[in-house]
Amino acid sequence: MPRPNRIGESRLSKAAAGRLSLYLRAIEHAISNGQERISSQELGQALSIRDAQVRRDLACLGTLGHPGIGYNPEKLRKPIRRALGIDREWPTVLVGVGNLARALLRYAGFRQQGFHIRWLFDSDPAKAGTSLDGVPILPAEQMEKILSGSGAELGLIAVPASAAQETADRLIRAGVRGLLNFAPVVLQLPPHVRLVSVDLTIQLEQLTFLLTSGTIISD
Amino acid sequence: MPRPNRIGESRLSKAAAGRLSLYLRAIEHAISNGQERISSQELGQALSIRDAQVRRDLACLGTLGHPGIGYNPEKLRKPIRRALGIDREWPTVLVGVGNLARALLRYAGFRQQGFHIRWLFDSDPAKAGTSLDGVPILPAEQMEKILSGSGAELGLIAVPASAAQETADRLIRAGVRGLLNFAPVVLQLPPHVRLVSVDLTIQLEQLTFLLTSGTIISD
DNA sequence: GGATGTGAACGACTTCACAGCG
DNA sequence: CGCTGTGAAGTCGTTCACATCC
Repeated sequence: MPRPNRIGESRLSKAAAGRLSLYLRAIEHAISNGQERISSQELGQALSIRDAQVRRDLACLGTLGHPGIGYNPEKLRKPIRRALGIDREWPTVLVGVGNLARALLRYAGFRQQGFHIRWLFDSDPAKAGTSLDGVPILPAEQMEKILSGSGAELGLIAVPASAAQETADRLIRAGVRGLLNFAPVVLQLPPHVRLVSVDLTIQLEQLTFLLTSGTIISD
Repeated sequence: MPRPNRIGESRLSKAAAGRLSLYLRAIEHAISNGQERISSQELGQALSIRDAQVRRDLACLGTLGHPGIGYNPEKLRKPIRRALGIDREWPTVLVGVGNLARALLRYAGFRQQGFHIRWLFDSDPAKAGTSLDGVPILPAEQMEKILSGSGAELGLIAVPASAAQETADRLIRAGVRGLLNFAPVVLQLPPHVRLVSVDLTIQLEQLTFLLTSGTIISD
């Protein structure tokens, strides 16, 4: 008995979530171009994957496409943003005010997508008291005190490797639930905290690996 | 007929290569602690994966472990570095001298692992002519001319999104074979060029996705 | 015709479980 | 005994292929 139109709605894999971000870009690009429809094939081409993959990913969000037509970019935007959790603001705290922090603060994409960096912390007393791009720099020793009850949810760790674990511990005590870590360290965290790590050395080593090992053929 | 000790040597997956970088850190840490042996279980604990996974990854590099004993960190170091392609120097060029570039240049891990940033380029004429951390900043318009025959192999793209594709094209014309791209753009490249992208917005969206969707249970 | 959504096949990665060595 | 290396099993993600609908 084939239940005809039972909605799929299977769960998104982590890999699929990464692709959603890319679909979103392509879609927003299409919207600003005034495009009223876009096919799985077009989307797939934009990120060098097959159309079937695109359809499967998007099917997880509901029945959004129209057979014979394609997808309406406008109609796609909201469900993708919801699935990624960027349909709301995330009060964000950034620890470690160095060059990376400056780059992150000024990175246009962040504010635009709902990531408001509201607090800056640094352990250097010379920096605490000054401000950067209008955000005051606060002393790291008072992190828990200042942040408790503040509603901070996301923490960006841009401190040296030696201070990363301690910074993470403090942020967590202050109630932060999600960490984006730039320090080249494997952090130990309680199970309720979510972590994404961006380790530049690993990315570069990934590249040299591809050049060394994958040179054989592949595309 | 079970050939008894035929060496495994299967090929490394991309995911495995990422883990090798992490094993390498743990191993170097162990070495500097004077540890003379380390088990797959210890290594696995360090990065929250199972011991069987560690053994399979390491088995790709040859027969390096000793049953009943474990692995000798010193003996592991070289094969891992070789597999990752970091047993030699990679002449590297960095384009786009902003805050991110400054962070990358000063990032201790890079030089230490054989990534020497030898050239800096920027399209801003005010910057060209000056230097940063002892590396002169060169005018982006002359990239091909200056780099041709220079032996540059890796290119780091730290320019705004709007200039990323053009920068990639130029670097490739100048003979660069591997790109690490920080701009939030999907680059179109010829098949012989290898690419790793670090897209900060995507990483943050990955995090909010985990917090939104994965809050259910999981660890 | 043209494009979606999806069962089924396929492939890749992970985990189990155990033989075999020290 | 402890721990590696590895077939076999299991799990997850991708691709194929086609029924279905505009």
